[in-house]
Amino acid sequence: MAEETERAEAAVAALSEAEAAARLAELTRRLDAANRAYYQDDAPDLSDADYDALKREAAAIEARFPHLAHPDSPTAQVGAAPAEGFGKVTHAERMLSLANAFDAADVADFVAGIRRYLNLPDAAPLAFTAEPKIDGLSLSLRYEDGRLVSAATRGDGVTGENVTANALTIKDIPARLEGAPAVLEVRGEVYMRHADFAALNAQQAAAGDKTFANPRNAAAGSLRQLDPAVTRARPLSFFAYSWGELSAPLGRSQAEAVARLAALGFPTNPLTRRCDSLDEMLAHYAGIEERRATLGYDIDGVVYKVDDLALQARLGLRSTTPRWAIAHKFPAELAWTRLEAIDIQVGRTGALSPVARLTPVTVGGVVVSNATLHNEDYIAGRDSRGQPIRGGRDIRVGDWVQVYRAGDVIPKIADVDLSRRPEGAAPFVFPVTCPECGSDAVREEGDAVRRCTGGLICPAQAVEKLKHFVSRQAFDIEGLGSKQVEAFYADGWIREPADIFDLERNYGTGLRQLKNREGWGEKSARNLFDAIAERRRIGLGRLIFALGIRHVGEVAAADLARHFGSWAAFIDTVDRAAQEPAAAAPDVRARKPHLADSPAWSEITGIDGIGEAVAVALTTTLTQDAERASVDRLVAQLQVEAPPARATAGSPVAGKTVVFTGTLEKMTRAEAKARAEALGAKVAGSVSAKTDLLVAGPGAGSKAKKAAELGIETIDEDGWLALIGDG
DNA sequence: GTGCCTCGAGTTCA
DNA sequence: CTCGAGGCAC
Repeated sequence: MAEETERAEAAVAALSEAEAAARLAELTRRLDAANRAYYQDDAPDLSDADYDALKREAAAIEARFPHLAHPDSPTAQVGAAPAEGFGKVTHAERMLSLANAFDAADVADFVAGIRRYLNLPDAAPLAFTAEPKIDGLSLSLRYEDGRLVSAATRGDGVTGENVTANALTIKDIPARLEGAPAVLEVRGEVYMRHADFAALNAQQAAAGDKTFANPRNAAAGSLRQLDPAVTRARPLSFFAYSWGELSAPLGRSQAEAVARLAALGFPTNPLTRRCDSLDEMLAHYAGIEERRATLGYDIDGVVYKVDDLALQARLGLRSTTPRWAIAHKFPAELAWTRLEAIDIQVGRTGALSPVARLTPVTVGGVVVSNATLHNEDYIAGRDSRGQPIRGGRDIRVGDWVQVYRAGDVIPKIADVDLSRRPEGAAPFVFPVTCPECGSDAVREEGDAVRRCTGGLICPAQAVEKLKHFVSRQAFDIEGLGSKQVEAFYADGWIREPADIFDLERNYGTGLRQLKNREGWGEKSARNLFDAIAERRRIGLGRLIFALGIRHVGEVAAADLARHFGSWAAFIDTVDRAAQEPAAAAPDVRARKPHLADSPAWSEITGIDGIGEAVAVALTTTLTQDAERASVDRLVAQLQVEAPPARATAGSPVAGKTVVFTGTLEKMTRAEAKARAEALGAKVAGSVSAKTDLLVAGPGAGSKAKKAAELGIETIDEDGWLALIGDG
């Protein structure tokens, strides 16, 4: 092999850069074709030796001219030995999920909400597309100059897994496109047809391999194979229904764009229709539901999208879902089973959550044996406002209950059969002490959950807090997951976060060593210590989030970090706020607003998105002696890094406070606000000294006057659109 | 005070 | 994925 590599290198050494580039393009084309033939058509058109020779030559060119190497080059991609895992792909445009509608009334609300947002009268035309919602997994295919360069799963919507080699084995997915925009991201669903699923399972069973519970699992399992040769043997299908980044528009409407995707060679769903009214949408839904069993593949509802793409753009996105689309779900599959027991779990905040232990039963292709029961009111047959649910029927141990999987995932109890209730079944008595530590469990006025008051004395709370601390969005320590945390806690090696950073000092050398624990060796112990050491440098936002303070999740922590910039500034302000009389009042709701004017307190509550509940949680938690000592001990071990500036820093209105007033003619107020915020501006309701810009439409009154008095820049709607480049 | 919308905290199974 | 509740605009 070395000899052949040398020969390839020698040939390349004679090439000019331009020649090398041309030769690499040619090699890439031939390798792609060969991969295609091999993986997809299962009909190799090149011998292995020829294939390897081409690949070596391409690799040699890439080695000599590294900037010519394409990240998705076939030398790096298809045909390579299976990787240990999939690479990550950051989507150029986020992959969204959809809001759900469960009945016609929800769909009607959706349509009405869109008319309201766009300020369209009831009589104005508004068309939607309606298409079956395929029950598979979504995939984003990126084409550059007509060539498939990457295929990625949805992941968390921002980054997904790179499954390019596997996608190339799917017959419905073209490797090359003719006449496509230079950049085209096609989004769609990978799924398995019923007939293919049955055949695959028969084959798996015959080979003694495990069979799949349902087509969706089979499709997901097949796409995530590390060896593309395995995926090639799995009969996967694909429907395109959407797109991400584009260098040129696909059309003016959803229907046109999907037709264009079909013309480019992608399968699109034949049951996609354009509907001009709510009635047509619902009729199409009914029609699809009727044909559901005969389609030959699983669907779980119907997706409606606003047809006009200009309107889609105006409607824009909420945090994780577009405003212009909704999934109308079919009723969930139901199954009856017996409730064996009700267990109580204790969460990180001390919340006592009841869990139903069920006689295992198949629901929607999956065996379910646990289901959430939410809280004590839910068991008693009431919602949080005291209104009856399930006709007010309570749930008792021994009852026959009807189970479904909410969103096809989380098992829940829909109903209870009173006629089959066993004689002598007593109403469930919710514990008033913590089942883990025996402390009182109290339910605060207006709160739906009962909480253990044990704090860190409670082993369940302590462990859950530690799990939160090491979780992915917090410290994310490789090799220290929830299993490990439980084991270390049980042995007393880790009782609080700071102990993690003492682990090597305490258990690296000496009598009790990590490497002598069961399942641990020299190498794995070293890896863990290194992973922990790496996290001594930590972002301020991650640190604040990791502390697990009530009401302070990822977003609030990031907001706090961005505002304060350093741990010292943050903790100092919290300390000062805690000493001010306003915070000292035990009941927030009883506090008088005028007391909240003290500077540190209002600095905290003045942060956008941070209110009183968060401020109270911060001040009370972080000034509690034991908790504070633990936090101080932790922070002393860390190098806390300032958060990066906002991603929107480049936009002309980033960081500016904008106020809209008067009548807006080209957009509704909600649109204007959403657009401005997307560009990093803060939108306020009234003009004050902090306002940077007033956008005044016709009929502007007192706000415009006040802005003039304060000397604040004022522009009209067109001026605004020009400023943000939406002229 | 009401009504979004977003966030936080809880949840299952493969 | 869902519920409950916090935060904020109207």
